[in-house]
Order: sequence, then structure tokens, then C-alpha cells
Amino acid sequence: MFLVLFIYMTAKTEYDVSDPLDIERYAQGLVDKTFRQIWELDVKRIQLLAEEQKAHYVVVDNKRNKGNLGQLIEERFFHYKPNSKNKPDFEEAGVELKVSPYKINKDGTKSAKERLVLTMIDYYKVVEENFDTGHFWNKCRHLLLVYYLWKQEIQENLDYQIKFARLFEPKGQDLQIIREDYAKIVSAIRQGKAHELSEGSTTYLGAVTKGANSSVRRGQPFSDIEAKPRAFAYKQSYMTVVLNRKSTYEPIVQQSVVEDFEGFIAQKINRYKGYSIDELCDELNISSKPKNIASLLGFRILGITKNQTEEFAKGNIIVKAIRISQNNTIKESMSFPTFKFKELVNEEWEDSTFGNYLYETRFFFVIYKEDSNGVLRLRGCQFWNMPVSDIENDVRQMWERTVVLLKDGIQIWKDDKGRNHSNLPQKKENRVSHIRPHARDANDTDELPDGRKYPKQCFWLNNTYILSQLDEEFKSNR
DNA sequence: GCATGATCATGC
DNA sequence: GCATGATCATGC
Repeated sequence: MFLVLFIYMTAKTEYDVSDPLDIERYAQGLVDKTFRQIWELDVKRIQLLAEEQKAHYVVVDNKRNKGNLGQLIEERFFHYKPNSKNKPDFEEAGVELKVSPYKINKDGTKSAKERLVLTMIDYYKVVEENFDTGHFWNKCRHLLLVYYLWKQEIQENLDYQIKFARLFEPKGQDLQIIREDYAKIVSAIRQGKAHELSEGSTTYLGAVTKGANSSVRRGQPFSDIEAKPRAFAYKQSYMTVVLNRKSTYEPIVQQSVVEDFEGFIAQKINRYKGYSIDELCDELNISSKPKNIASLLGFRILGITKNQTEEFAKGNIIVKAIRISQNNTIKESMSFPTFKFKELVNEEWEDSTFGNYLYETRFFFVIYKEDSNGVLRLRGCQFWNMPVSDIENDVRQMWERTVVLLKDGIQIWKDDKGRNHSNLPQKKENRVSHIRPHARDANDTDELPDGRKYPKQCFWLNNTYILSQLDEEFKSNR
């Protein structure tokens, strides 16, 4: 054991294992190389070693296993063996290595391709620990991010090119929000609700499922219900903003760090409680009133002049305006982006666009209510994500029925006014969601799997369901 | 008054 | 020109 360690130590003259900055400096040698090049360079290096040393290098060449790209960097570039899971990879420096893909969007901007999975959540241990001294922060506080450019056309993982390597540690307001997310996740486990966790329940740090398949379950300390295994992960949306250093988003929280981020937001909104839309426009000096004025006002109240905030972008938080009528109903159901029929039928529920969207998205409702004169007045706001049971039962049932119908060929007919009708799931069939057209007009169509054309559709959340999810205070008349 | 098909309006 | 958020309009 000590001999092996000694050999490794002597082989490692390339960088100072105890100095994060030196590790980062050495890591620049990865930039602009493909994984294959790194591997080949190291093969040449090993050939020069004594036989005794060669034996310690495991050849990593499995092209399919994504985890192996990280392993390849560990062994073939940093020349250490993956260590015990409870410590950072570079233990003496306290730095954890993460190798992850990003992509370039059509508009030229960069996005993280995936969430950044940090470490498994041990449901039994995490409830005994606190943030500062616990396993998660001890292991993952300082990251060395190695990002490679993902491209659709590249077939073999080894051919991806590494584009940057840099140290990363969340600080300031980011760290505060991560602490609050962590507390929220641990609190759910303490309440015996590990099975109700989803990524949408938190802002930057999520609890993401991690199992060989969707049927894997494990025990939790405060409930007999088995839960999916989960890991701590920075959300994809958070990593996207981290990647793009020159952010075009405006932060809601300026300078000082606020505790209870959501409470802070609610407080800001509540200052304008009771204001009508017109009064808000006057107060905030907005002259034009576009159709999305109600949600736009939410941003202006938060002091944001654009239509996206840094915190909301990082947290994958979607702002939705909600209008409650005098009779305590919501007039409209909530629409989502259109889907392509042919893409939908090729999805599995477990990895479906809409299912994932609901799991990962956190909503920020800006809530207005009509007064007795029919004037909409701001009532407050609410953060919300869809409960897991509603996604897995109601939405899933509607989604799967839709896919079956599309595969079998939906029924289509026109009424005497020429309007289209089909047997796709309607609102009355499902408590939570339904399908409706979402197109420019009836001629704005998409091709069905059987080749017929039909107006573009999307999933909707029932207005009655959304109302049921609002806090009681918004439903009362005072 | 609601359900459902249809369409508007903004922003990129 | 299209995606997206939002809302209109008709018929039951």
C-alpha cells in the first residue's frame, strides 16, 4: 500500500497535489485536447516507465461509459487512482474533479448539457450531519470543472474536445441559496418524505434521481416508504449561468447576501399588494401594456428591467401570471411549448420532455385577483413545483394515453363550422392536465406519425388544478 | 359559465 | 418566421 502510494507520489511531479491553484494551472494542459489525445499522450509516457510502474496503470478505454471520461482524466492526466468516495478527489487540496459536457446553442450561446451530479445522498447519514461539516460540502465545496464541447455528430466520447478547466466554488448569494436548498432537501428526508423530493423543489442545488433504472428504491430513516436513490446536483440551469461568465441577466439581490431568498422575494412583491395593473404601471413608470404585462410587472417589482433574472435563470424558475376571477376561478388553463407529434411518440415516459420539465421546473406565480369592479389587483406570489404524485399519477396517465392514441392514429373530424376535433385527452378526463391546440391558427399544423396533418398541440395544466395548488390566502375574498 | 378550438402579440 | 405566453370566441 505505502509502496504504491510512494510510486504515485514520485510520478506526480507535474503539479503540487496540495495547491488548488497549481492543480488548475496544470489542468490547462487539457484545454483544446480531445480525450483521445490525452489518452494517447499518456500511452507514450507510460512506455517510458519501468515495468514495475506500468502495472499500476489501468487502461481506460470503454467508450460508452460516460463516467469513464472523468476516470480517464484522473488516471491519464492527473495520474492518481480514484480514491474513496468520502473525500475530494485531490484530498490534500480539497478539490473535487468534475468532467462535464456543454453545448453551443443555435444562437451561439453556451449551455451546460447536463446537471452536474456531485455526490450521492445517504438518507441515513445526511440527517445526522449539518451543511458545514457534512459529507456534501466537505467533498464538493471546491470543484475543478473540466468542460468539454458536446456535439451531436461526434460518435465516440473520446473524440470530444476539452475547452476549459477552472476552479469553482459557489459564494455569496449563490452559496446562501445552496445552503437553503440543502436544508430543504434534508428537512424533507427528516420528515420522511425522501420519496417526494424532486428537482423542482429547490433552486440551485437539486436532489436528482440516480439509479440503474427507475425501479430502484432504497430505504429512508423516517418512513417505511422506499424512495428513489438520489444525488446532490447543481441544476443544469445553474451550471449554464456559471459557464457564461458575462451574464446578461440581472441579479435580484444586489451586493449583500439575503437569507431566506424566497421570503425576500415575497416581501418585495407584497409591498405592492392591492395595486391594480394600471396603478402598478403608473408606479413603476411603464407606459405600454403588452399582453404579458402581468408577469412583466413581477420582474419590474423585483427591480429587473429585463425579462429574466439571474437567480431565476440559475434556478430554472419560470414566472407565470395567475388571474383569479371574482368568483374564485382561474379563467385560463396554463399552456406550455408545443410538442412535435412524431417526437412525442418516440419518447418513454421516464425520459419524456414534459415529465422532466415538470420535475425540474420551479414556478413563480405572480397572483392577481379581480376586485368587485372586475379590476385585477396584485394579491401576492407563490413559489411552486408540481408534487411528484401528481406527475407520476395524473400527468403520466394523460401523457401515456396521448402517446398510445398518436401511435394508433388519432380520430379527427370537423364540425359544421370547420373546426377541428380529435380524441386527444380533454380537460374533463384528467384532474391535472390536458391537450389543446397551440398554434398560430388552425392551418399551423404538424405531421402526425401516420402522415396526416393536424394543428400543433401542447400540454396544458388545468386551471382548476392550478387553483387547487394555490395557498389558501389567495382563494379567500379578502 | 365552462370547455375547447382558435388566435393574438411579443420578442428574438 | 417562429416559439411562446396569453387570451379570445363559440357552442353546449
